[in-house]
Amino acid sequence: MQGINATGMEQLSTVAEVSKRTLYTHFPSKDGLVEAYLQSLKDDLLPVLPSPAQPTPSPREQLLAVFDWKLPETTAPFRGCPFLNVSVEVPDPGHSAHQLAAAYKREFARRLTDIARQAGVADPENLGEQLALLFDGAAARGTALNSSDTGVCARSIAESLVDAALTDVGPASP
Amino acid sequence: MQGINATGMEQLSTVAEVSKRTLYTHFPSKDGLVEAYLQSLKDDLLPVLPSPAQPTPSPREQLLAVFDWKLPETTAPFRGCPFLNVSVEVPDPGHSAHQLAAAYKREFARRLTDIARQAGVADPENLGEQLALLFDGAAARGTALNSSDTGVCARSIAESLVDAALTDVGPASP
DNA sequence: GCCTATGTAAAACGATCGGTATCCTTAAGG
DNA sequence: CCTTAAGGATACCGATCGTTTTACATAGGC
Repeated sequence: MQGINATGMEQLSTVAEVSKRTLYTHFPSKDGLVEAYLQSLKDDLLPVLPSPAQPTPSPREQLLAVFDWKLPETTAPFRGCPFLNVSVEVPDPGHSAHQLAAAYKREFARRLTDIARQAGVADPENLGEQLALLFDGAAARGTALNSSDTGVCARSIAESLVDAALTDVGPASP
Repeated sequence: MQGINATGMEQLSTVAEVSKRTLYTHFPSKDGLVEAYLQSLKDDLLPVLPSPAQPTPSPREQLLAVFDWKLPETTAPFRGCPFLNVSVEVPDPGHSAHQLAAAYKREFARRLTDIARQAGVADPENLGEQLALLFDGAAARGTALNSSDTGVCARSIAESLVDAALTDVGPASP
């Protein structure tokens, strides 16, 4: 990726192997296409809430999993979180793409909060927000430094926060 | 601010009350102007290292001060850290503006590391990197959510990290 | 008074981009 | 075979942007 503003419709139609005309029959405008793209990303990237009928890992693993990034083995520079990037590339808070990014970030924290709450953490909102902030820090710093190593730094902090919150509950909660 | 890409030279010359021609006699290009702007920001925003001949606050205060943001009382939306924004708006890792932002971010962490080292922290590099990551998280998340409240969340995490690192040293170190 | 230098205002240029229209090929259905 | 609908390639349009150039104003040195 190279940023939204630097990506033209011409280029998109080329790599999609679709004419620009067909592109504009499927999407009303570039803004609409960006929104659809972000919506699809949303479903792919949001942390999955624990489902009752699944081999669920421990809450600790669930909360820390967001810091284990599986990178595509490309030569492209590391670009962090697409939603953070959108909120920078589209500064207008009233723009739909910016609002969509904000909604994603809120939902992201909410899911972490839900996992924490189900695990019996005392202040799940606080832990969820803290972990989300750590994630965003790792993503943003990774973008600036062109490195994904920031994830392990964030994870180490997250481990101490999660462990502290979970030991307050007691290792064997009802 | 509204982002680098969205700010034209026309607008700059207008608010600077200077003709576009004079602008181009002082700066070789828009890239050059952006570089100069970032350089000036660098000197203003980097955490100040403790100087021997100053009424120095405690190391704890110094390390946590970066999370106390003094906001101009404008109606403009909160835009986080300009250097993080640049690294997103100029995705090319080879571009001078991108590299300047990366250099700032490294220097930022290095200064925190220096303060931690002078305070006798066991692993100052780790603490400096952790605090820098927290700062970037607060800035990035603040940009996405259009709020500066993320600073207090980051500061609370930072307090626990700093306090843990300083109590390992012992409250009364030699 | 005149020359030069410097700056302003504004036009103009080339490039790029989002978006639309035009022309052509292709393939299915009768 | 003919019609028709859909899509591909591409030219085009208007706008914007970075940059340069042109024309004009102003002020100091001789």
